[in-house]
Amino acid sequence: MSSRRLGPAFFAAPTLDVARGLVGCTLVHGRCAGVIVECEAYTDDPASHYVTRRRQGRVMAETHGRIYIYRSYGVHHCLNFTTDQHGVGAVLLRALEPVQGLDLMRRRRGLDDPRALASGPGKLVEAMGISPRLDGRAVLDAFELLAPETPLSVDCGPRVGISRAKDLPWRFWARGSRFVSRRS
DNA sequence: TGGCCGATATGCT
DNA sequence: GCATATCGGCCAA
Repeated sequence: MSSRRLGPAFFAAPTLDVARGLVGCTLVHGRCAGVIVECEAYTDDPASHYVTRRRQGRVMAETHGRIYIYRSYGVHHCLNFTTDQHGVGAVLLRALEPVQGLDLMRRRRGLDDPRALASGPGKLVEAMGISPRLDGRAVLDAFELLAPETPLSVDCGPRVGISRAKDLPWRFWARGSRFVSRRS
């Protein structure tokens, strides 16, 4: 059990490796947990906050293994983990398959369907009860991350909702999962 | 200091 | 599939 637990060194790796490696891991926060079924990698590409939000995005270059939370479209918050000890990077968590604390997630989201609880970056933050105040903290201070028990197939494709660098296949998801924010 | 622009979610057609 | 609410971050002036 504890052998599945990821350590801080996990985040030191290149961003694409971290992103791919996060798919299938279980994210634990408080009484709730979910399997990460979708995430996206950002580095110093034109769609990255390292470029478009220079001040906020600096954390992508200066840290790894830290929480980066930003506000999106006024009302939603999105959760990232910074990566790559030698370079610029962060991974945006986009969807979870809820596995623990479903009732609490339902209450927070105000709906029942498990597939709608955390199938989007803003949704998962709300469902898991993740506070924006966690911004800047060490990932493993606020979360527990458990590696998958069995290997799984990970697919990749273009990232969602961006207008620049649309061609980069830096979105990663668990093959066949019905809990992703959208189907390829 | 003003104006533009989203790494979105939701509801309606 | 499409419109739109909503507001912080950013940069030009």
